[in-house]
Parts: sequence; structure tokens; C-alpha cells
Amino acid sequence: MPELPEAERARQQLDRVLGREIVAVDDSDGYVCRPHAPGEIAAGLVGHRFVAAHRRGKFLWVETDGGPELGLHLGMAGRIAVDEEASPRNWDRFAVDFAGGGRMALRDKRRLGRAVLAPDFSHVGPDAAEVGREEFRRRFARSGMPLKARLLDQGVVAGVGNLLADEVLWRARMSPRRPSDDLSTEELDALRRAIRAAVRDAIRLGGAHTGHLNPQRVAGGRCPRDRTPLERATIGGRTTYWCPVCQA
DNA sequence: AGGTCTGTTCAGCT
DNA sequence: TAGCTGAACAGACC
Repeated sequence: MPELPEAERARQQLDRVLGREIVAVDDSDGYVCRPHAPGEIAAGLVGHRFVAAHRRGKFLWVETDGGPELGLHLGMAGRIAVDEEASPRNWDRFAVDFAGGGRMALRDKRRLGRAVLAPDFSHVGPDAAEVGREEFRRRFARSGMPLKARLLDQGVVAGVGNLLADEVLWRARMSPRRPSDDLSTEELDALRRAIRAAVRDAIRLGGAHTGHLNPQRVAGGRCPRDRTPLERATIGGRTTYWCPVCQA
């Protein structure tokens, strides 16, 4: 389940194909490549070269030399495979072939990933690891949604998924149910620091599953701080674990 | 073997 | 319009 750390690893994979000439594109999966008709993405890319790979939150995009940008999203189970053998069961939902035989593929069992030409990121918030203090204060507290739901909204701050959200709230010692417009300026700053620390650690340690709380996100799980049995509920539409004592 | 769960995004509803 | 619900995907797991 890719979150920001996994998306960053994917971006680093895309760095490996910069400069290569695109000779063919498989955009035949009409669901992953929606709203494009088969052949549309290919027509936009063939003959060009990728020149830079970018990421904001979980959204990836690749610049080309004068052609349109290619947007990529890993969905829930996707990854970027560079110069790997084609997968035996057709899990390559989108692929680009380069001159000389190299290949870049969006490998995604679930088909929840996306490939799109000229992606629009106007509705995507600033990257969770980069967002500044003033901007975070301004954006985050504009709604009374529960903290958990607000963290998951990629239009507010981009890159926090379900596991990372629980980790952030545990670090910040805040209840996932608390209304977001209830936080003081000091608490908003503390929440932002928890986001940046959790994201930074997750990137360093290799993924969103590496947090302190994550091993306890199971039946019978306990708070890593005070050993209290964790609460479990659906908040913001997602399974949420938290400590009822230290996250009051 | 069938039912439930998984997570993200988006459409559609109130 | 803010906020919630369910659809979409298809495999993992019990």
C-alpha cells in the first residue's frame, strides 16, 4: 500500500530512465489510462525523451523534451518497474519501451494505479514533508472534519495515507476524532512537526509500514508508550487505531 | 469455496 | 458546501 515513502522510491526509479528515447507505449488498459482512448498516450510520448521525474505527495509526473507531461499514480498496490522482465500474469498496466531495449512499467495487481497525459495537480495540496508552518496553519484548520479524515485529504496536504495518519496522530498524542478546527496554533504546529517527522522516518526506514504504531495495528494491539489496548474504529472511512489514554 | 478485508480516489448523495 | 458513503479494482486471507 504505497504512501509517500513508496512514491518517492518510485520517483527514484523513474530517474533511471531519463534521457532515453521512447519508441513504444502500451496504454491499452482503458481503466488505468482513463480518460484516454488507447493510443492517445502513445501518440503523445513516442519520439520524445523523459527529462525529469517529480513527485508531490503520492502523485508522480515525468517531464518530456517538449512533449506533454506523463502523470503516474501507484494506486494501492502499484510500483514502478524499470528494466525488469515483463510480469507473467499481465500486471503491467502501462508500459514504455525505450530505444536499446529498456522498459518502464506501472506494475499493479489491483489496477487502481493511473497513467495520464498532461496531469492536473491543481486540487493537490503541498507535499507533506515540505509544507511550511504558515501554509499548514492556513490550510489545515479550515474544516471541522476529524483530524484523521483531514490528514487523509490529499487536497489539504499530499502524501499521508492511512497507516501514516495513525502514526502521525499517535506521535502528536491527538485523538483521530478531534475536530480539525478545534486545534490551537501551537497544536497545529505540533501536528505539522509530527507529520514531517513521521514522513522523514518512514522514507529513511523504507516505507509507511515501519512506524512505531504499525506493528500494533492488529487485534490485541497495545500502545507502544503505555501498553494500553488500542481502540479501533472507522474514522473518515478508514480503519483507525489509536490509544484512548495518551491520544485523548 | 465463499465472504470479508484491504486503501485510495472519485462520483454522488444529503 | 461540507462531509459522508459507496463504487471501482482484484488479490490476500480466513
